[in-house]
Amino acid sequence: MAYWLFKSEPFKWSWEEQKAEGDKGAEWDGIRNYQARNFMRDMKVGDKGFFYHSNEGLEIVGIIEICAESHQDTTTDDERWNCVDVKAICDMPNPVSLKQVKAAENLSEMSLVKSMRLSVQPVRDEEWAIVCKMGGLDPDTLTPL
DNA sequence: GCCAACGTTGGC
DNA sequence: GCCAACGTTGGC
Repeated sequence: MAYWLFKSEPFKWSWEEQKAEGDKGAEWDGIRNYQARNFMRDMKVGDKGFFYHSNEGLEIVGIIEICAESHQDTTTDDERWNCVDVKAICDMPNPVSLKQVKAAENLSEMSLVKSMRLSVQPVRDEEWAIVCKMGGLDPDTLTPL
């Protein structure tokens, strides 16, 4: 299973809105960047991801799961653009801020730090575990520590 | 609101 | 295929 990180500006698509979609999930649409799209094409149902609030909040607020593989982005007819569907799994008991990620020595290679502008990005297994623990979650069971 | 980083576009 | 111009993202 692979891990990912999804950025969203809370005033466009917030964690609260994502949670309101429940288990049916929602399209992660509107991505118009090839790199981000390619990562979505690599995603498999069951992969997990962090939900990050950019611009405002600047923190990882929850965990999502891929619930539909890459398909046409319904917000455009342009066949170049695909997206996956994601559903909310749980809150981060303690949201992990960008500041904390930057301050953590063992997270200095994270895309969140290195590829600031990439809105969909891969997360390494070890990074997943570190961030989960920082947020108060067991990385395997995704239950509060 | 500013501005640096960086992806995309289009002329040559 | 290069590169300047331009637009967008996102932290501060």
